[in-house]
Amino acid sequence: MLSKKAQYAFHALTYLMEKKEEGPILISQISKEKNISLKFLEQILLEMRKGGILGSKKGKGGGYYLIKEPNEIPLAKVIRLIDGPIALLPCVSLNYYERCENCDEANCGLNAVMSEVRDANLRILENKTLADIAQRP
Amino acid sequence: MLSKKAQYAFHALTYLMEKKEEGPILISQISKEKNISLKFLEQILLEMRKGGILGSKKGKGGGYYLIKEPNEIPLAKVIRLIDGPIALLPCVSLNYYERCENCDEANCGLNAVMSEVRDANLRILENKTLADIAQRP
DNA sequence: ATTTACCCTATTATTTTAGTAGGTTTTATA
DNA sequence: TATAAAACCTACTAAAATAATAGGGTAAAT
Repeated sequence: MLSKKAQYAFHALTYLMEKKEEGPILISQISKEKNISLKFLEQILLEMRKGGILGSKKGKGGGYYLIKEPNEIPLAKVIRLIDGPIALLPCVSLNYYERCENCDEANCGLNAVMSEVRDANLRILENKTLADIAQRP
Repeated sequence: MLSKKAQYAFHALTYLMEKKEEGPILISQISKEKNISLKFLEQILLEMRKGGILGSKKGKGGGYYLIKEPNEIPLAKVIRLIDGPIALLPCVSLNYYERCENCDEANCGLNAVMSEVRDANLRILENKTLADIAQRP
């Protein structure tokens, strides 16, 4: 399951997409509109800025904004940034790999299936982008 | 990510498959062979028995054993039993569905993508069974 | 009757998640 | 240049989930 944090991240990004012609958007505005605790949201947006998904501007007239086109931000990027691994096991994770103790990965059946699951997930999550989760008409 | 509990469950099941001609297998034997805390494993095996995956026999000569053929137990069944939902969001879960607040699911782009992810996962996890994770030759 | 081995529930410790708090820095603008 | 607005940053706390331990209860074989 995605954490609340990741869900909030997606809500915030959706909002920023909708408002992307309006320049920097206040944290407080997103917080209010999307019903997310302001301080918690603050951390989330900060992480996304540091992760290269958002830009920000300080001071009066400041706020957060997308620094790329929505179709350039794969959902996998957001999930990895906020929640970490997408794979179901550390030993099949591409970005957060950890070796399996007591298991010869090359001959492990579970490893093989879980690799397949990971690939199926990534085929979707690497190709679907923020543009795909924008509100339908 | 799968929990340790689910990983232990798979290890135990793999072991039980290997030994399936030998009648009931002791918890303590699995615990030793697979390096899993005995008491923790006890709970896990009990859950799987209650979940209809394993059978057990008490007293001398007792132990745990598979009550179905390995190819009749989909991995999804084990995961759901031990860890719960496979979906990434409650609002797209088939077995643990929870309605989404502040969101019209029919028109939610995230819901649509996450449904697709769930389907991709289930296509694999409902069709691959314990037989598929048995040790390769 | 006794031993073996699973059954069951409760408790504890650790880690992760979720959320709060409060001061710091930057920037626009009056 | 003072002031207010807004993001920045770090630390802390509370709650929940995970992982593990503990210990007596129950059934079955001999």
